[in-house]
Amino acid sequence: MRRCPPGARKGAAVADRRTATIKDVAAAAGVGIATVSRVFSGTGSVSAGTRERVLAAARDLDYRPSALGRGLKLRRSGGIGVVVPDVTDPFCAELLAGVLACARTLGEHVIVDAAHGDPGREAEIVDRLVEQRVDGLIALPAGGTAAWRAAARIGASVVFADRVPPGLEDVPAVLADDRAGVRTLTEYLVGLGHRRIAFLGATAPGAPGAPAEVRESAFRDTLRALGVTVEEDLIVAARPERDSAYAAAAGLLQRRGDLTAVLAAGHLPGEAAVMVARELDLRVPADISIAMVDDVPWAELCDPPLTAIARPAHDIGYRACEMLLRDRTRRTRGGPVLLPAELMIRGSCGPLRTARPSRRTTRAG
Amino acid sequence: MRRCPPGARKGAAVADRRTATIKDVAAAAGVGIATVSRVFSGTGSVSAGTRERVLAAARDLDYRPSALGRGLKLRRSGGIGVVVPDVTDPFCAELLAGVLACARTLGEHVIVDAAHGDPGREAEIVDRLVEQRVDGLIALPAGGTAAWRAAARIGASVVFADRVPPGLEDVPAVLADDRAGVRTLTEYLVGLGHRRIAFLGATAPGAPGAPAEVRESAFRDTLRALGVTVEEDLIVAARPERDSAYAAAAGLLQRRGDLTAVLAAGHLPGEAAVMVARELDLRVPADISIAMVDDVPWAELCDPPLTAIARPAHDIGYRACEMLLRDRTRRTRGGPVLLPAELMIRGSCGPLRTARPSRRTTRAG
DNA sequence: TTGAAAGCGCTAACAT
DNA sequence: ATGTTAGCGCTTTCAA
Repeated sequence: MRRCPPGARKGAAVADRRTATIKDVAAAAGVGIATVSRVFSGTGSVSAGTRERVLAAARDLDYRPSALGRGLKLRRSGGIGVVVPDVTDPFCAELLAGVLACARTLGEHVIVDAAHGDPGREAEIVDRLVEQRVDGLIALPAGGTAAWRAAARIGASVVFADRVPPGLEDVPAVLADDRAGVRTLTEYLVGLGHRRIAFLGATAPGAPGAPAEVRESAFRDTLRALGVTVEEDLIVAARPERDSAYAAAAGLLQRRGDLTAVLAAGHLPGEAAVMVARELDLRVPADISIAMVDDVPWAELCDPPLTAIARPAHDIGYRACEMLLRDRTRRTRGGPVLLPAELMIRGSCGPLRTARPSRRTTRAG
Repeated sequence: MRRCPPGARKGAAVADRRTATIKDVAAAAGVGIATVSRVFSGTGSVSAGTRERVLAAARDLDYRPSALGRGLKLRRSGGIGVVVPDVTDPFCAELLAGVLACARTLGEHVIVDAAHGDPGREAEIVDRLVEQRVDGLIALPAGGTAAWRAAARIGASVVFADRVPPGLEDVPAVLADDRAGVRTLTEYLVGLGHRRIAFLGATAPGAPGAPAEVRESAFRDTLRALGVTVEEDLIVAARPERDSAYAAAAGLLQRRGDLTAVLAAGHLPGEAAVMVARELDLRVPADISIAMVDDVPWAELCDPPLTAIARPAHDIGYRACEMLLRDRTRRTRGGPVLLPAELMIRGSCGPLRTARPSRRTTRAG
């Protein structure tokens, strides 16, 4: 797709040079390369006339300054890296959108990759990002810790979002206030009269420090504070996958036909709870109340709409980026930044109905 | 976060050099820099012994080759750019995931940004990407055309995904076979007995070439082919935003209480149709059948689950990336790659019920 | 097999 | 205000 008029003679001074460089522009404008650099980097001062000539020459040659050259000189790429478990997860996607919004205002580009919960892959990604000489890293870390220790050792600055791996509490982070969110939600459920409340966790086994763990302990603590007995049997965990969440939900609801409410610790378990309840012909909220952490778009589409805790994914991403790029000087003082989560009360939770009609324990046909 | 033992004397030969370079490694290993380069780039040949020494030295110094240096020399960054309207859109996110999957296998990183339907912003993004010297561009283009003409002129190779701007049909592209998908869905609806079928479009005004336009014409053509009268009044369009889609759906359903089915041209209008139907107390599918293009996760969560056309977003992304990086030689021969879309029949569409009970035309309280 | 040297495109002193 | 020059970290002939 080269500009090459039909009549162009080949071998002529067609200047088929790959891409115009600063040198070409300088020559064309009859100035030194430093001047061209000044014009494009905004540094120093150039007379209006010269600037015009340079700009004209550049336009003429379709010149685009090379970030590679500049980056090499400046020893930074002008981009940041974002590592998430999965870009198709609504929370991650929203978080990423927040980062993009902030990065844009700061003129940085964003390199993304998904680790899919694999610490090895995560480490690999971080390595590549370091090779790219990103100005910083924003991560929604998987289980591992190695990648981040390595990154820190190399001198890369990282900010954690949504969760921080155990032992890395000194690394800057911006999180949702899950503890408060779950507390509020639990109080709401208990206030509605519920006592046998199930907790459908999303904790990946061996992933301490994850938000899910915080949520579970918040759930337990709140129950205790409210004087409600914590039944271990009602607290189950699933891996962050549809199948696992579904299996956990099905097992739970079938095993404990007496529970009256389910608090899903994420949108995946929430989805599972809704599906399973429907398959068991459980009416929501008449037979069972359902609420979840993470207010994804479909929560409002559900019938009835699902009560959920809205965690500010976009803000988390934005703040993390800001913290990474603007406040790079100051370290984490006073621990991680905690952003408030909001309880969105919709129709999926109702008051406890005493004397509930007997329920079948077999699955609906 | 520098390694600096408590007892380290300052000013000593602590070698606080920013980051180890190839030169440092060469010195430490007692070899020339070319050798180190060979070891890390896999080029040329190095004796096993030397290789070991180099690797050891590198490990010792936490050396990471600089993609900046390499990129400058190679005149390419080893990354590709992805431009989508919105990373939080499920379709875009899935597409992006596909690109990431492919890019990973090819050892490329991915820079992503969202244009939010703004051609100006899109052009800006493309410009930055070109400055980064990306090896190529994958775009789910907004309305504009300028950005891509410019990119082509500069010599950047781009592959369109999901839609191709008018006049740029010669640019490689990989699309979902929307025409076939909508045809199938329309036939399905007509086969169910429906005649007054509404089409809730997602076409942004002035965005010809967009999939939405293809869908609309496919809808019309199929209806005609089936001998069903095309009622212009039943074909409405909305901008790709929740509000707009909702407004369009509400207007449509209230204005035409006699329609029996809605074909939403995207997940946003689909969502809107579901919400509006619920607010109007319309039972699905008894009172109204609803189907949509794009099989997002919530389609199965709906009650009843929504019949939809599953477009292979992940594959589209993967193929686009493959086409960009592997088949860069061959141009678009035979037009864009068309990937099949699949009709997922669920419970939201039912046979036309003659003698439907009268319906209110006012909104539910 | 290995090293020396010449840039890749740019910025930042330093000199005019 | 503008030109000269010396690299930034790497790959790649070209010799040895």
